[in-house]
Amino acid sequence: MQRWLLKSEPDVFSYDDLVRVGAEPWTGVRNYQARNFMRAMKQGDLCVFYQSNAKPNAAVGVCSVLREAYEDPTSTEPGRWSAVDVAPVSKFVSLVSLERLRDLPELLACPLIRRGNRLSVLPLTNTEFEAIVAAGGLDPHALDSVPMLH
DNA sequence: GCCAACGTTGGC
DNA sequence: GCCAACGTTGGC
Repeated sequence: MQRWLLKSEPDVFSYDDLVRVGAEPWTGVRNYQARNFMRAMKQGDLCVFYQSNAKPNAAVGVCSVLREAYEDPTSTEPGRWSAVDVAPVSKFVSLVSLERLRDLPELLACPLIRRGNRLSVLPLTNTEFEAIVAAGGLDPHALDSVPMLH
């Protein structure tokens, strides 16, 4: 199973919003690389939910891919952009700030912590995913067996 | 609010 | 196909 990271600005849509609504179309991505990653997502894939332009910028929980890529309903250009649906899995016990993410040795190669990284959807290795989830106070392997708790 | 880092667009 | 101008993202 592939792991991913999704960025969102909490002023626009936060993890708590996702918990509130239960499922959400992930629309509006207008970057080809990010779009291609979304098209590669499989139902049940787990994603770290990262909040940018936030106080603090931080990974805050885990969500899963509920519905694989389909035409982005917010796009006026047919066939060009894609959306997926995501659902909350579990909020972190404690958020993992960007500052702490930078301190995780497992993330040294992850584009997330590079200044100027503008990718809003990016793949994570298992090692990266587990390091972030563990730093958030969850057991990464418990997520495997119970993909839809919350 | 500033600005660095990029991706995209469009003129040539 | 190059590249300058422009727009956007996102950390600070």
